[in-house]
Amino acid sequence: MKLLIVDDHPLFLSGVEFMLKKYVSDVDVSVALSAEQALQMLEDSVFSLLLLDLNLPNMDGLELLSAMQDRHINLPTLCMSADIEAAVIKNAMDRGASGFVPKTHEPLDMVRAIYRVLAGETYLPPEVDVLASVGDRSSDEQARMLAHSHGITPRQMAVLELVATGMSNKQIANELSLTEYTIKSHVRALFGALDAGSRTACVHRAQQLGLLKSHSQAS
Amino acid sequence: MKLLIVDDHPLFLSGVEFMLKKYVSDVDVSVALSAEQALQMLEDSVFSLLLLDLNLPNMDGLELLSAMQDRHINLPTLCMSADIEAAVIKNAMDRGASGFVPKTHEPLDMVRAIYRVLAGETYLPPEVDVLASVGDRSSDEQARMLAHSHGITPRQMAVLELVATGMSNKQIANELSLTEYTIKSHVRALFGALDAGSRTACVHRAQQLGLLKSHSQAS
DNA sequence: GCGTACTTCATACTAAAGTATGATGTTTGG
DNA sequence: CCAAACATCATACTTTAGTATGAAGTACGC
Repeated sequence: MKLLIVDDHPLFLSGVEFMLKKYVSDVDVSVALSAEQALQMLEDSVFSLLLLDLNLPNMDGLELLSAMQDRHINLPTLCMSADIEAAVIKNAMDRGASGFVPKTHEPLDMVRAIYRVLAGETYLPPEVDVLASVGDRSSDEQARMLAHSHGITPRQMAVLELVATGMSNKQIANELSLTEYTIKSHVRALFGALDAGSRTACVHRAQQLGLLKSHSQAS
Repeated sequence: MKLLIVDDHPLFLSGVEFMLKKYVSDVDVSVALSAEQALQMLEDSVFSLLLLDLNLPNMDGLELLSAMQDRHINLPTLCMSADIEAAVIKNAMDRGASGFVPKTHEPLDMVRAIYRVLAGETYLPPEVDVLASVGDRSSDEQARMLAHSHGITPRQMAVLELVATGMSNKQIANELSLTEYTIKSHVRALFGALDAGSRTACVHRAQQLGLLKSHSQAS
């Protein structure tokens, strides 16, 4: 598991790193001390999880989240902060974060949060009641927004899901009561949106971006 | 997340169910009181995780694991038992289990174990030193054995992995320094082994069977 | 109302994938 | 040592996928 931690506090950074290496197997931990540095690293290589402190010097964590969205860098992101303000947490979730852990919590909570986020779920501390406003959005609208951020329309998403099951254009056309031409049209649009050159590459890319539920994920 | 718990002890069963619903979001818990019943349920519907007590009346947990292998039912399986015998745990792991939690451990350990297993990793209690004998096998030989059980050869597996990334036959041929004819030959063999009619269906099937690491899994 | 985005359908063509079949080395287990 | 499984390459053919382009109807916001 390739992981990037962003925090301007070196002591906390090494603490988290140590804890992770102790409780999680196969971790490859990279660190960034600023949002700018993190953004650079996210563009250069591929990570499977981002641990982000929201209180950073210049550009703060929330801005980094937005910057990632602009650049279509999609990644399960777990935010951290010392203070628990519902507004900030909600803000972070709205900008695409997958979860939040207060820095004050015990280490194992973070491990738990990491695994939940990796599994495609969200994690929020129990004492926060943002749940009501964010929880509803979780599976449906969240997916729609994520897709939208890549320029994928609802109809294209429906086609993509069927493509991912291995169906041919003709089968999909039949399933959706459309013509094969229409399916080709949507598939082609998906190729453009996901920068793919074949349906298999398209599905692979979509899975990487978290657009598709993969088999072992929660449903 | 659709989950099946197998245990002959109703009290323990409901305890686990309650704990799961408390700590894990979106759980759909099914229960089975015997291995026979569990096997039936596994054949009837699709689960994303199996929680298996190893001490069952007639057919015991280990036998169920073997029965699942015979029927090509592949599922992340977390075993539980009251006593921690290294031999039993190793036996279970050899039969395809993904992890083990002692029943005596605190609830949160089980939650942690579940998320690790869902993420494609293994979970073993710290006090067990089966790690040495099982840890090595984890990613390499385990995958090879699983593939073999579906009649897939190592070479075919290598091709499958590249197919899953979206590469064309020609690209794969180039990558492996072979001709396109050879790749077609392997791909065709994979179709037969996985009962698929197209490369996309083939990849989808392989992911279902756990033959391929999906995007969010540990690497 | 009018542009903009979405959906649908269409033609015509090229490239790639998939099917069928078979031949020839190379390992490997009994 | 020899059969059996694996891996490689090959020809010839059919089907599907992918490319390019455009048109027409629907829906929605300003």
